Parts: sequence; structure tokens; C-alpha cells
Amino acid sequence: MLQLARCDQQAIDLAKAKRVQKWQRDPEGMRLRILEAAKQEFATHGLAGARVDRIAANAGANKRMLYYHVGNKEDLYLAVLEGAYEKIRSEERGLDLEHLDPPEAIERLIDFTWNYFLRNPEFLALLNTENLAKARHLKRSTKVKSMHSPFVEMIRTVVTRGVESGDFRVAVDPVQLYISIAALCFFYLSNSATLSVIFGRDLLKKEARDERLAHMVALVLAALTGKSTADFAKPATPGVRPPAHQPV
Amino acid sequence: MLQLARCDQQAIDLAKAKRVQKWQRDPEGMRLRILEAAKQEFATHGLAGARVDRIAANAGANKRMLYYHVGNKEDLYLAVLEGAYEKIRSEERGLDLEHLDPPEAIERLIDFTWNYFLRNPEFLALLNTENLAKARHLKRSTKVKSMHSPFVEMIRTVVTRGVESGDFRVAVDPVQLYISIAALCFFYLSNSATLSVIFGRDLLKKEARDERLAHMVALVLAALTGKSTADFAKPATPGVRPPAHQPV
DNA sequence: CGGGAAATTAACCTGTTGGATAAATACTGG
DNA sequence: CCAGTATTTATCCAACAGGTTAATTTCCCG
Repeated sequence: MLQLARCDQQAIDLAKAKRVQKWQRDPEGMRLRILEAAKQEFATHGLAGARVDRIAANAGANKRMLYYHVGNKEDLYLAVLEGAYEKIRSEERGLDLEHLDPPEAIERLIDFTWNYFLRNPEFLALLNTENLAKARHLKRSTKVKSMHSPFVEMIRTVVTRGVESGDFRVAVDPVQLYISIAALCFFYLSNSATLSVIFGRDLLKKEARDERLAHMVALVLAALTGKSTADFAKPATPGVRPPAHQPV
Repeated sequence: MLQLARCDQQAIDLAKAKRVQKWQRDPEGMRLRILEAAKQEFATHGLAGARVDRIAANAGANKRMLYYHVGNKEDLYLAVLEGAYEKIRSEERGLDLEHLDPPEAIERLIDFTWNYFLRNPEFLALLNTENLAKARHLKRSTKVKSMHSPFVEMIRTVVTRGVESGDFRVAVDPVQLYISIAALCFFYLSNSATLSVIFGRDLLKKEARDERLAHMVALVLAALTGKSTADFAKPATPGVRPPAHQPV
């Protein structure tokens, strides 16, 4: 079933052998494929909507393998969630804001958050699913709780530097600012489906995405620096404006 | 089963009658109770996680009644979703921003959005559920698509007035601004469960909520007016700051 | 007051789903 | 090369969940 190509290859190589090998062992690979399939499944259908059989099928595995390598449905879900947090934390650590001008650092931060969410839509869906469950699984995960994001401290440093240098007018609370930046990016992308229907236009197309990023950067920087960017003044599509907008 | 109290009353009143009435007819009431129970169920468990039997039980109804009065599970869900949009649109229309100073109007708008989400947590959950479904149901609902929110036009007017009066420095795109305001409120509340675990503190307690509202108002107004509010400068809990924060 | 429509109940049916059992097959160390 | 263990497959199952059928009860109107 799995890795047929390799099996076929072996079939040729070992044509004289008594019998063709039906499958190969690959515990680590199997585990990875299971977790990847599970991530997609949970992100697409949520926890309750996810189907164990579908995960197995998409992993190219027998259903029994899920229970053998990871555990039951909830174990699987938690493993996926932990993996998702691990991944973003890892990428966050790669972001170096120390050597940048404070305004540039904030822009970089927004840019990273935005693009990470764009590149990893499953992460958004998983967080929503976990919040529907009132973080029931996260609470039990010492693993995730110990994965501190470097962003809040990064922001604290940047804001302090910005105030000292005169770039920023105010020492905003780094936790609030981080939540706000995440919020601006997260909501737009996570709710793009309903928002697109309500507004009657595709909020995920290139131009819309660019416009959104510019707006977010301009909004936050204007608040911090007191100076308004050119982008912040520019309305959506100058001249060509849809007759009626309907939010939320 | 339903309205036992009234049945008991009748049992006393009509003691001489041949037999006690087992139940009363109440189509409208029944429909409302079904939709209310369905709303809670879908908000708590999502579409896939919702249980038709539980909805019936919580509505004090026989399961057959759901199908008789509304339809199957998906019909039920769509009815709930449409009801949710109807409700928020109705309250939105009650908000009069025309006679307020532009900055005051924006503050009022944020305040309303924040408190509406606080008072109606099911609305947040329903939107998330619908977005998980890629707005599949919303797309088929001409009802919702015709329910235009008055907010974008309100914002457009307020922003124009603000720029003319000199209160605002820039003519921000009303659609972007509306999404941003919704985002700041929505994300914080919708993700409060995971965020609370990650940050190790209750983001829904009174002080945290007040602090958040102040931050959002300050952020948006600072960006629009160019003047910073006192609130915006004040860090979270002066002096008493948790050692490590971890965003997202 | 009685007959018929509307509303409600009780019981049932069938496909699905998470999970379990046990047998088969591949690999590894001796 | 063989024995024992790790990995994988095939099959089964009991509980559940959405939905349906048919009988029962209430109410309204002529």
C-alpha cells in the first residue's frame, strides 16, 4: 500500500526472490505522515468533524497505525496542536528585531505575523478549534505552556528603545500590543470567508492582502509614532469603490 | 413534558375533567425554544460537534419537532446563523454616531462592538464555525447577504467629518477601519481561552477587560487623531508585572 | 359538539465512527 | 539463518447519531 514505487522497484530488483515485499517499515516517516494528515484534517473539519479514517487514508496508513504511533483521536489532536505551537515558536525565535530601528522593527513584526498566518492557515483553524474547546487540551499540555514566545520581550525592548530615541511617543504595554497585532492579522484571515461574502468581494486576492498589510502597519505605526504614513491616508480603491459595504 | 407548571395548574382547575391535558400547543414558542437551544448547542460544540438530540432535550421538545418546525441539522444551523446576524444588525442600527464628535463617535463604536461581543459570546463562536465551513452556508443565504450593516457608512461619514474638523489627520478607509475595530475586539474575546493559558492569567476578569478596552480605544484614536491618550501610555499593571509573557 | 387539521410523542432504522482484536509480515540481533 | 520483536494489515463491533414512520393528542371551526 505505502510507497508502491519503491515496492515496484524492489519487485524488479528482486525478481528472483520468492516473494515481493509488500511493505516497508518506516516508523518515523509513518508518524510524520500521520501527524501531517491529522493537522490537515483537524484544521479543515475541527475536532468533532475530523474523521479518524480520513486521517489514516490521507496518511497512506492503516487506521490501526494512528493508535499504535500516537494514540486516540484526542491524543492525535493534542500532538498536532503542540506541533503547531512548536513550529511558530521556532520561527518566531528566528526573527531578529534588535538591530532595527524601532518603527522598522514593529513593521517587521507585523509583516512576519501576517505572512506566517498566510503561510499556515491551519494554525488559525487549530487555534479556533482549541478555543471552541475552551483550551481544554492546551491546559493539560505542559509542553505548550513551557514554550514561551520571545515576542513579548522583543516588543518590550523595542518599545523602550523607541521611547528613548523619540521615535515613539508612548510606552504601550507590550502584551496588549502583541495581542493587537495578532488580532489585526488573525481576524482578517480567519474570518475572510464570511467577510468576503458580507462585503461581496474576495478579501484574499493579492491586492486586498497588500492593502490590508499596509493598513495594519500604518495604523499601528501611526499610533506609536504620532506620524501618519502615506498608506494610512489612502482609501481602499480610489475612484472604484463598491456601492455598499457590510461589516462583520 | 413542556410547561409542566401550567399543566399542573390545569390539573387543579379541571380536576373534574375526564383526563389531564398532557401538553399544550405552542408552535411559535416551541420554534423559539428550539432556535435558542440550537444556538447554544452550535456555539458550544460547532456544527459537527452539535447533537440534534441535545438540542431537542434542551428545548424541552421531542426531536421530531426540530424537523417539523425548522428542518434538518443544517437548516437549523443556518436559521441560527441568520438569527445571529439579524440581531447584531438590529442593534447596530440603534447606534447613533451622527451627533457625536468624531473621536467620541469612534470610541462609541469600539465600545459598542466590544460590549456586543462580550454580551453575545455565541456570536463569536458561530462566526468561527461558519468560517471553518468556508462560509458555505452564508453563501447560500440571500437573507444575510441582504442585511447590510450600517457601520461602514457611519464610519465613512464620521471619518470625513473628522478630517474636515481637523480632529483626524487622515482619511482612513472605512472598511479597513471597521475590520480593524472588529478584529481588536473579536480576537481577544474569541481566543481568550488559549491566550489565558499561554499568558498564565485570566484575560476575562474585570480588570483585564477594562484594560483591553482602554488599550483599543487609545490605539485607534491615537492613530486617527495623532494625539496620544493617557490610557495608551499606561502599561498593563504598573509595578506588578508577570515575569514572562508568551503571545499567541 | 364532533370532525379534521395542526402539533406532538414514541419507537424505530440505518449508516457511520471511534476503537479493539488478532493475525500477518518485515526487520534485527545473535 | 533463525527467533523474537516491532510494525503493519484485515476484520470486526458496539455505540451513537441523524433522520423517518406512524400513532396520539390538542385545538379550532363549522
